Formats: sequence, C-alpha cells, structure tokens
Amino acid sequence: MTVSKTAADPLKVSRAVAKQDFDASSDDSLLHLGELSGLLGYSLKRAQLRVFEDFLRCVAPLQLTPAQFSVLLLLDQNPGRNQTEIANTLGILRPNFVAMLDGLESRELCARMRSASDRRSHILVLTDKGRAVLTRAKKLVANKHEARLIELLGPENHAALLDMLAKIAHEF
Amino acid sequence: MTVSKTAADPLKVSRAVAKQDFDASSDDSLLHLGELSGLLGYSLKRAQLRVFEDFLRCVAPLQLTPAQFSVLLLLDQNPGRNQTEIANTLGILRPNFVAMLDGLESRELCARMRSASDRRSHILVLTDKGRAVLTRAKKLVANKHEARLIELLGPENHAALLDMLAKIAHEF
DNA sequence: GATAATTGTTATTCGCTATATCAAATACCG
DNA sequence: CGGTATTTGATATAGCGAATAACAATTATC
Repeated sequence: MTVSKTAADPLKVSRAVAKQDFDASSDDSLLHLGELSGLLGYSLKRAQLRVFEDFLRCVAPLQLTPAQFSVLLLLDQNPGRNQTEIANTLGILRPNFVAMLDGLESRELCARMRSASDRRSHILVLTDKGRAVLTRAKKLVANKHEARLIELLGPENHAALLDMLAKIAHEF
Repeated sequence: MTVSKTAADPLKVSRAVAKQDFDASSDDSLLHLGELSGLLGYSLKRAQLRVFEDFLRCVAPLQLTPAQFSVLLLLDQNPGRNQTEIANTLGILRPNFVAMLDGLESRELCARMRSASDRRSHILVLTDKGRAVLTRAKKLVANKHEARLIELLGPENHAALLDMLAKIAHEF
C-alpha cells in the first residue's frame, strides 16, 4: 500500500476547460455530455474500455485477455499459491476462477498440483510454455501498449494517474 | 487535451517499491501484485469498480444505476433527441437500449414520443418525475459521492484525473 | 471423535454486450 | 412516379463476467 498517506500532493496539470461544449443546437454531431464529463465514474469506465480494447489488440498474437495476463503475471511472482489465494488477490470469485484456470491449463500455460501439506488445495504453477508466453506478452504490453499510454500522457502524468487509481481502489 | 505539456509535475507518492519484499513464503497475507500495479488497465478497472460501487450506494435511495443516471442526465441536457442518438452518445447499442428505456419509462422517469417529422424515431423526453429524480440524484452524487472523491484526491488532482481519463477515452 | 471450516467444483442466475434480423418509415435515384 | 436502399425501433439470441447456493473431499477445532 502506501500510495500516499500524505495530504497535499499537487500534480500541476493544465486544467482548462478545453473542449467543453460546442453548441450543437440541432445537428447530427455529438451531443452535450454536460455534467457527464465531470462524473469520474463515467470517465473511468470509458477510459477503461479503451485501454482494455487496446490491450487486446496489442496482445492478440498471444491470445491473452487482460484477466488471463494478470493471472500469469501473478503466478510468476507468487509461486506456491493455491487457487483461492490467486483468485482473491485478483478479485475473482473462486467459482469463476475454475473455468478460467481450465482454459489456461488446457493451453498448457499453467498447471494445478495437489499440495502435499493440504490435499484439498491446488498449488498453481507456470509451465515453461506459460513462462515463455508471459515473457513475450510482457514485451508486447510494455512496447506496444503501455508505451503509447505513457507517450500520450507523459511519464509523470502516467505515474500520477497510476497512483491516483491505486489510491481510489484502496482508500476510497 | 492539454493534460499537461509541462514536464515535471511529480506528485510525490511513494513510487518506490514500497511493500515489495516481505518473504511471504507461506502466510495468508496479501500477495505480491508485482508488475500488475503498474498496469494501467488493471488499476483502471479496479478503481472503476470501486467508484461504481460507491455510486450505487450513494444513490441507492433513488434506485438508479450509473447507466440510468447517465441517461437521465443526457436527456435533460439534450432535449428532442431520439433513441439512436442518446444510445450512441453513451456507447450503448441500440438493441440494448430498448430494455433500458423500458425500465425508465415503466417508472415514468422518461417517455417516448413519436416524432412528427420522422415517424420512425422516438423523441425521448424527461417526465416531471424524471426531472425531480434527476435533481435529487445529482445532489446525492455531488454531496455523497464526488465530494468524497475530491476530498480523497484533492481538487487539483481530481481535475487532473478527469482530464487524463478523457484524454485516454478520446485520443488513445 | 463429532462438528465446524476450507478448498475446489458444479450449477444456476443475473446483467451487460454483441450480432443478426425484422417491420415500418424514410431517403435516394433513375 | 416507382423501386431500391437506408434508417429506426424492436426482437431474439448468444456470449461473457459476476454472484450465490450447494456439494464432496479434506482439514481444523474442541
């Protein structure tokens, strides 16, 4: 955690109404979003859809969804964990995680191993193929996907955006 | 546009590794998110879910979802529009917008009126009740919902966040 | 050793999204 | 004018993500 317990951390971004309204009294152009553009939830959802869309395009050669990519990433960094732990961390409900793992396992990207200490749980492990795919995916994501976002926002703004989103997710 | 042409506007948040290593060889604590916390899409989705969750809570007395609220808002600011125009603006597919309007219309929050100039289209209008509900909803959203977000992030950061999200949604 | 709790799983439901298709109405164009 | 294409609202349908209940096997608790 520790996204920032401090109170004032400005981030001087050019505020400026910019492309507010345009007087579309009766043309077929875009409608007035009005107060909708000030609704954080609305902008969040719109931006999230765009980012996921681009993610899918960039990583299309590997046929990985954002959720699948996040699972592989988490397995790589947390070896020896079981399904419940991984699912909980990602906010996925255990029942829904089963089919997801089935998909990854059928493609031999990961495997379930019965734990010796607790024969109820399945220890999740990345296969060699899974590690290879993850490596390629990380490169695609970093070079094609995140790079464009950083270029669009600027590195400092991009970092500030990440911090604010984490803060919302954890402290709101 | 113009989220920031300036170079350095840090936002001094503990960008450092922070809670990186903890040796979680086998405790039930949180797992290492690792590079996942640097994935904008992941943070976006997490934050969006939290914001929507809070929105629903704040506006629960009026029984409005974020999508329904956005429709009412848009109808109020764009009178005389038909279903296709409203749906397109919100990124809702026309077929899916039908059931949504049915719900709002059955609650007498809005109404469909056949257009005189084009008898195919339905002009959407807010009812008096719809306007009243919208007014109350706006107050709840502003005072209970957005106010907390602004307090959490700070007004400048909140504004900067909105700008960046809009930029992603429109220019990415 | 009996009861409670946990793990993975199945089944099912709900909501949102996406596509194809349709009838009615309008636009287009020779 | 008349015939074709387009548009609008609507229906049906499929798919996916999320959510809950329930179950067998295993482990924890007392």
